[in-house]
Amino acid sequence: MKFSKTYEPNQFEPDIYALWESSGAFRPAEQGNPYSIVLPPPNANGNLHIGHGLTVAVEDSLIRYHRLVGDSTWFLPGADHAGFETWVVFEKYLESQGDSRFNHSREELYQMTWDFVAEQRGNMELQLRALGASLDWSAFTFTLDPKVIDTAYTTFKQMWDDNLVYRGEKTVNFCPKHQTAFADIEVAHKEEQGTLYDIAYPLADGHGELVVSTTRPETMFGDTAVAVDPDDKRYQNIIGKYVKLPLTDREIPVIADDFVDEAFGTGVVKVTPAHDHIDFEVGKRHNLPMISVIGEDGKLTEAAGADYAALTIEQAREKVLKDLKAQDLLRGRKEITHSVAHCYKCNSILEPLLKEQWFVKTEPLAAKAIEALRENQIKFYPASKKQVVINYFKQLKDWNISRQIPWGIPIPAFKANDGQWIFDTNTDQPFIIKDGVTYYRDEDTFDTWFSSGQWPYITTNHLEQPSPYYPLAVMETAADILFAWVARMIMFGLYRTGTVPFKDVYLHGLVLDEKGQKMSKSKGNVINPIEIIGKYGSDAFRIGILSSRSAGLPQAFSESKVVAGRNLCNKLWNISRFIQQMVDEGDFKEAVEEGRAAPLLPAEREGRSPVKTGASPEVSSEKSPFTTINMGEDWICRELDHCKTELDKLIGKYRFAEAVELLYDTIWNKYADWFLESQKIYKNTPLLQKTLEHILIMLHPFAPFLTETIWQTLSWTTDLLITQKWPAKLPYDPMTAEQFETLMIIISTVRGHLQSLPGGQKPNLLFGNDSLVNDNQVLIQFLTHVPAVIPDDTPQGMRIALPNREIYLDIDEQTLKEYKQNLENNILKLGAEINTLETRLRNPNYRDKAPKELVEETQKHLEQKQTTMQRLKNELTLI
RNA sequence: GGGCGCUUAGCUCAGUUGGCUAGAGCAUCUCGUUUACACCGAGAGGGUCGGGGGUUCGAGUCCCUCAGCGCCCACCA
Repeated sequence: MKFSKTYEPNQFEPDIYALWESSGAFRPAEQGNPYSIVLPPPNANGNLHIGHGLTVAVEDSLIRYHRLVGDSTWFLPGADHAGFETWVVFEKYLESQGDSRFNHSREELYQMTWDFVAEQRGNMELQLRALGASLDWSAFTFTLDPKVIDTAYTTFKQMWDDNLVYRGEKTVNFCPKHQTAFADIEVAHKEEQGTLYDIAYPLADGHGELVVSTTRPETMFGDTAVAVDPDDKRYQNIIGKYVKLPLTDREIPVIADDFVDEAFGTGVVKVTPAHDHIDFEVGKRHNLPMISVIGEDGKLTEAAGADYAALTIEQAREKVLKDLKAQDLLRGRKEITHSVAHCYKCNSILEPLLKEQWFVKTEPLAAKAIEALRENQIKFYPASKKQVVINYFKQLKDWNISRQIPWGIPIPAFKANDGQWIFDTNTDQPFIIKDGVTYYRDEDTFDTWFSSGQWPYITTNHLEQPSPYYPLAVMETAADILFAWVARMIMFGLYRTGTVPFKDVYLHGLVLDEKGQKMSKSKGNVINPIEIIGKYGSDAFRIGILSSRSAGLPQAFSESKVVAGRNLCNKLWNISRFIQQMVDEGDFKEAVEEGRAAPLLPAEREGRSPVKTGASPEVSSEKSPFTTINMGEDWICRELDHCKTELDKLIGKYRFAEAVELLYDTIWNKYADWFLESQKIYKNTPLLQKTLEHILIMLHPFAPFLTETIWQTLSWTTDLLITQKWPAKLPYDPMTAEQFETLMIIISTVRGHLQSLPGGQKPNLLFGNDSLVNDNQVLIQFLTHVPAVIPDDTPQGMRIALPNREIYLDIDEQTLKEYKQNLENNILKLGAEINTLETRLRNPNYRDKAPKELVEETQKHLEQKQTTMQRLKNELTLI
C-alpha cells in the first residue's frame, strides 16, 4: 500500500474496521489481566446521538489503551428495548396509521413493536462501527434476549421469597395519556404557577366552619378527613369533630397530624388519600377510607357524583369552584408557585392514582449499597458523585416496577380470583391452572430499569459461571442516569452477587451545542455525530469530543476542536508519508557511509544496551560509530518517554482531555516541528521508524483508524497495530537532551529577531566562544534560514537577546542603528502614550466624572503598555 | 426547602494533592511559494483566573461572603 498525497479518512475507515473485526482482535486475549467495560446499551430503535459518540470515544479509548498495555480486554455491546421510550414512539406511529393500542391484544402489540424496532436495529450497530468501537460483537446482548428475561425472573423470584418485592396498593404516578404508571425517579417536577383556594367546610354541628387551603378543589369528593397541625392553638377544640364535605352529603373527621404546617394557607388541609401521595400516607396512619374519584382516563368517576362524573379535571375544577361560590363557600384565593409532577415524555400532569402494583422494597438494598460506598468499594469520577448517590439511597422509597405497556418483559405473576398471587414464568399463557385453581396473568411488564439494572452480571454471564470480567473495570455512562441506572446496578449487583458490579464509575456530562444550550429537536440544534464523522473522519471526532472536557460537567461541543483533531490526523499522515519516503530513498545507508548519520538509538552509541520494542528488527544488529552533533535524537527520545509515562498517569485518572492535548503537543510541536525538521539534516532512519511506531501506538487509543491505516501502509511494520505492545522506555542521554532544549531557545530567539529586522534582511549569524552553536552550525542555519553561521573572534552587529551568549546577527551599523532606532522610537511612542494615560488618570475630574467602566479601561490600557515597555527596554539593554 | 456544579484570553474549554513569568484549540495580526503537510511553516498580540474578605512564605487552586448561570433531589396542601 502507498500513502495517498492527502489524508482522506472516509476512504479507509470502513475497511480498517472490517480488518480488525475479522482478525479477532476484539475478543478478549487469552493472556493478561481482565479489563471489561459494558457499553451502555443504546436504544435499539434509534440512531446514536452525540452523547453516544462521547461514550464510545471514552470507553473505546480506555479499551484500546488497556489492550495495548497487555490486558485481556472485553468491550461488551448491547441494545436496549427501552420499554417506555420505544413504546411512546411506536404508539405515535400507531396513531399516525389511524390505529390504536386498544385495537390489539398484548401479544399482538408486542409482536408489532418487535417488528417496528427490528426495522431500525442495525442502524445503531453500523454507527458504533463508524465510531470505531472495538466491541466483541459475538457477545452482543439485547435487553429482551432470553438470558435477560431469565435473569429478571430469577431475581424477581428470589426477591419475592426474600420479601423484597411485594404487591401493594398505593398512589402511583399515572400518565393519563400514556396509560401507565411511573417510578418516582421518572417523574419530571416542574415549577408552576397555581392557585391556592380557601374553601369553607361547615362544621357538622352547625357551629362555624373550617377553611381549608387547596390547589386541587376537584378532588374534594375523595376527601375523607381534614387535618390540622396538632400544635396549632387555633384548632385545638375542633380536633376529633366532624365537618360537612361541601357538594356532598358526607361528613368527615378533623384529624391532627404533624405533616400539616400551621403557617401554610389557613393551616387546614383536606385529606384525599386516593389522589395525593402525602394524603395517602396520612390516610394509612389514621385508617381513613380511600375514595378514588379520578379514573385512569384522567376524568372524574361516578364516585364524584353524577354531576361531576366524566368531567375532565379542568372542567371539574371549574364546576366545583362555581358551585362552591354559588353556596358562598369560597373564602379566598392566592397565586402560588409550586412544583407539579409531569410526564417527561408528553408533559401531561401525572395524576396520583390508587393502584395495585409490584413494588421493590428498597430500604435493605439501599442500606447495603450505602455500606459498600462508604467503604469506597467504588471510585467515582467526579468524586463528588459518591456522596450524591449515598444521599439518593438514603431517601429512596419503594420502587414501583409495574408498567402498563406491552413493550417489555412480562411480569411473571398470576392471580387467582381470591386475590392470591403466585410466581410463574409461563407469561405467554393468559391463565394457568394449578391444583384446580385458575390463575390469571398480570398484564403488566417490568420497568426497563428492573432488567437493565442487572446488566453487568447478565452480560458477563457471571451468574452461570463466575467471570473474571465481573465486576467490570469501569462503568462509564451519562451523569443523568446516575440514579436510574448506576444506583440500581449497585443495589442489584450487591444483592445477586455479593459484590459491587464495577470498580470505577466515570460519568460524562451532557454534551451541549456550541453555544452551551441543551440540544433538542425542537430547537433544531442537534449535532449528529455521524455527520461530523462524514465531514472530518471518525478519529477527528473522537479527538475533538474528548478535548476540553472533564468528568461530570455539561459542556459545549466545539467543532473547532474536531477541526484541530482532523488537522492533527493530517499532520501525522504527512509525518508518516515523509518518513516512509526517507526509508524508501534508502537515505539511511548512504548517510551512514558518508558519516552523516547515526543509525543507532542514542543510548547505544555510548555502549548502553538498547531496549528493544516493537518491530524494526534490523536496527539492533548494525553497529556504526557515533558521528555527529545530533542532539535532537536524545531529546525526542526523552520527550516520547515523558509522553508515555504521562499518558499512563492521565488515562489512569480518566483525564482524556489532557491526554489528547499531550499527544497533540508531542506529535506536532515536538516531533514534527523540531525533531523531524532536524532530521532533514541528520537522517537516522531507524530511529525515525522506531519513534514513529511509538507515536502510532500512543495515539492509537484516540485515533484508531488513522494510526492503524498508517501501520498497514508503512513498509516495515507487521501485523496489526491494535494488538501491538505499549512502548517500552527509549534510552537517551539526559544531558544531551537538555542541551538540545537550549539550542531550541537560541533558534527561536534568532527567528524572533529576524522577523523584526527592518526591510526583511537575511544577515549571517556570527558567534564567538559558544560551543553549543559551534557544534550545531548546520542545524541552526537550516532552522533559522540565515545564509550562514560563522565563527568570529570579535563578532558584532546585533546581539541576540540571550544572557551569556555571544551570538550576533551580522547587520551593518546602519541597520542596527535603524533597529535600535525602531526600538527606541517604539519606546518613546509608548512612553508618550503612557504619559497621556497617566495624566488622564491623575486628573480628578476625569476620575470622578467619566463613566466608571471607562476609567477602568484606561487603567487596563496603561498596565498593558507598561508591560510592553518593560520588555522593549530589556531587549534594548541586551543588544 | 435541601444539595451539587459552573463563572480562567474574542469563542469553547484544560489547569490532580496550593509552588517557577496561568495553558490549549479555534479566531486575530505580521512574515513566508525551505521539494511531508496551506488541513502548512515562522513570529506576535490578547487574561487584575466573577466581586469582596481571609488563611499561607506563596492561592486560579483552601476557607468565608456576595452576585450571575446551570443541574439534581424533595410529602411546597
